[in-house]
Amino acid sequence: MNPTIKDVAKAAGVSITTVSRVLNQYSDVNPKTRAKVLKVVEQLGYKPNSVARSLVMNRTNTVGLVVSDLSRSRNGHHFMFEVLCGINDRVQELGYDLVLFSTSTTAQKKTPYMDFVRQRRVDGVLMMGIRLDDPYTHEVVAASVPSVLIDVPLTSQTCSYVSTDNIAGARMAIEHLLELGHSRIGFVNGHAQAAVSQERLQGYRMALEAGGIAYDPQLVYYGNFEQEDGAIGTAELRSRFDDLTAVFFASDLMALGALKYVQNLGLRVPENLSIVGFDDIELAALMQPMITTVRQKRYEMGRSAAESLIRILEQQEQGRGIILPPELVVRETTAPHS
Amino acid sequence: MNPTIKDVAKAAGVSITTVSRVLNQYSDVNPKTRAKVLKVVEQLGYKPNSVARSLVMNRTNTVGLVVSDLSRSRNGHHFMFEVLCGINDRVQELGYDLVLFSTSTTAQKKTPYMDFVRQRRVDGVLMMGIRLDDPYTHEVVAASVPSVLIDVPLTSQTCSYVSTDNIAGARMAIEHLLELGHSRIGFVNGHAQAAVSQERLQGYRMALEAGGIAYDPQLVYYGNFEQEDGAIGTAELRSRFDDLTAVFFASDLMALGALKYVQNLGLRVPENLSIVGFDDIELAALMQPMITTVRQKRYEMGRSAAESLIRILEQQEQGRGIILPPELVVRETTAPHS
DNA sequence: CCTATTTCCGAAAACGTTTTCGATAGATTC
DNA sequence: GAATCTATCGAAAACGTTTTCGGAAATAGG
Repeated sequence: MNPTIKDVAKAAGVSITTVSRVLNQYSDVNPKTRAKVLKVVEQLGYKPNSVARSLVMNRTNTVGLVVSDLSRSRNGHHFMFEVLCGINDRVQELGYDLVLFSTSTTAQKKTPYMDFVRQRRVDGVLMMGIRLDDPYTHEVVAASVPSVLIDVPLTSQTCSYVSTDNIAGARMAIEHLLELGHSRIGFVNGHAQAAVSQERLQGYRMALEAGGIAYDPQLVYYGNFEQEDGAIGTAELRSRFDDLTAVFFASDLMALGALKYVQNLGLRVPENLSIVGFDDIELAALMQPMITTVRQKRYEMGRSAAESLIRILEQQEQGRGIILPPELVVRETTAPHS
Repeated sequence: MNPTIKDVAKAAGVSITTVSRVLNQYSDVNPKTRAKVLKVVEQLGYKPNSVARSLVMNRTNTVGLVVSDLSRSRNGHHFMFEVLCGINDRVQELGYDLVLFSTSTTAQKKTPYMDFVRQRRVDGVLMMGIRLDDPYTHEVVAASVPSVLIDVPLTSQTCSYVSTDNIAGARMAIEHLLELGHSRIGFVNGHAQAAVSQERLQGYRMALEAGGIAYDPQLVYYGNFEQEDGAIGTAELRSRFDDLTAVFFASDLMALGALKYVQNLGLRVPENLSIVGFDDIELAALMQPMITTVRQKRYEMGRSAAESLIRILEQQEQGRGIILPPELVVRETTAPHS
């Protein structure tokens, strides 16, 4: 059906070797024959079969994006979608294809990572949404296949990661609250199996202590990044401390849940409670009041991840950590402590 | 590096033909040798090279998802992400891989559709976010490669589409408004190059006329599905009709933009203006007041699309239209006409 | 025991490329 | 004019599978 290199060779009166040479920009081919071949290629509408090429070159020009529980997490898309866009754009710019896989903790137990990638024949893999205790996490860095992790700070010779500077992000949030005069500041964190949770906790603590306030573990609640966790966490924290005037949330979704919750209680935000979120998802600016938050450059994260992966697999760089700066976006849910 | 079928054959003391046979469930192989081969496969950790298989079988077990302007449209993810999840899940369940492509109207002009798919060697393609006037639209249905379009009602022997019943959806919205006693009902539609816009307009008109109200083109405004279009459209419609009491929007984002806009004007929703959106994106239930809307089964759309595509390419069905029922979700932005 | 039928298995072609190695012819050098 | 060099090209192997075709061994039938 489709013309092959053989058809082109025959029509141009040369060998397939020569056709291959002109298509791959080799220099040792006579300009005249090059022109002739090119003309035939054009006429026949010849397109190289990428499968055949992959087989002989032993690379597919394809990278895999494996995301854990793509469709499970309701919160997922706010964060993931933009990262995905960044990845997709950069991958495409660099001439690769992107194939999407979703996996789950249970699926990971069944199929070892290497089985997975060897069968799929991807040149490299990007991972997102993975937990520290997921089986793949450590298999990935140990494997020889180039990879980059998103929000899991592990590197190896062939494994990069990209993440936001979560420590700085949390510090910015807390310092903002401190400047406003708050001193009893709660923290509704994500689950402990996310690396970002540990980092944000660290930033929370550092900022507090730098402000001369002792760190109190009772002030932090561990949620799961979802909306309801924000409400539950806030309720819990408020029951522990009746002088709570501000809460920092590890996700905008949780901040939003808390906002709705305290508003239902008849409290006013920010007058009675200051709230700071994390991520700067679109929702944050649509709430009433608009949520003060720490912005992550999600699209950039995707681009950087794709870029680094491809540089690794083209042997232009080694695995490294890429940390993007966050940005404090002050909106309407924070006010001076009265 | 990786063991090949040849290694397995040698280690098992059989020919590669036999190995291939046991791996592909052929019946004519002695149970003893089958067991022996299987054991060796296990020991060596042999995984078939899917590229080699693709080459000889002339199919890749891969489907492409091409989406127009993936990262351009800010509104995109609300709708697309869930469809993507549905597609991804179903594709994976059926044993295929999903490769993601984003394209744009300009990119489509450069590369004809068939060039695109022939080079990528996908077995079939799903298209989403494409416009009626995009070059690919008609190339797709004309092509012999199995495909399914999302929200573009065109079919062929090898091309299905899946869509929501937009006529019914719009009717439900308008009937709801009519029941509440509204009679001057505006419609902020999407752009005319979306098939869904035409259908929703038709539903709007049918419901109105069934209610004994003449259709007035002046009551419809064409936006672009984005938030600001909702505000602009509402302003325009209100300037044309000072007795406007309700507006129907072709997307929740536009409804949301309108909601914010009229609230800023000091109007109350739903007391002064009733609003109905479309899609039921997550945002709709988070607004204050919560937006009444027409729900689309996005995840189901994705699943159905994937399912139909694969059935077509496995020759179990022909191209057909798949229309999913919408659902009216009455919330807080609609009230009786006072 | 001889033939006919099954059952089981292997040799080899094929898929469409890239790449190695060498061949040829003309140009250059001395 | 022989030797060397350079530019240009082709034959063939290789990548790892699937599949066709046929052959040998085992079984069945008479």
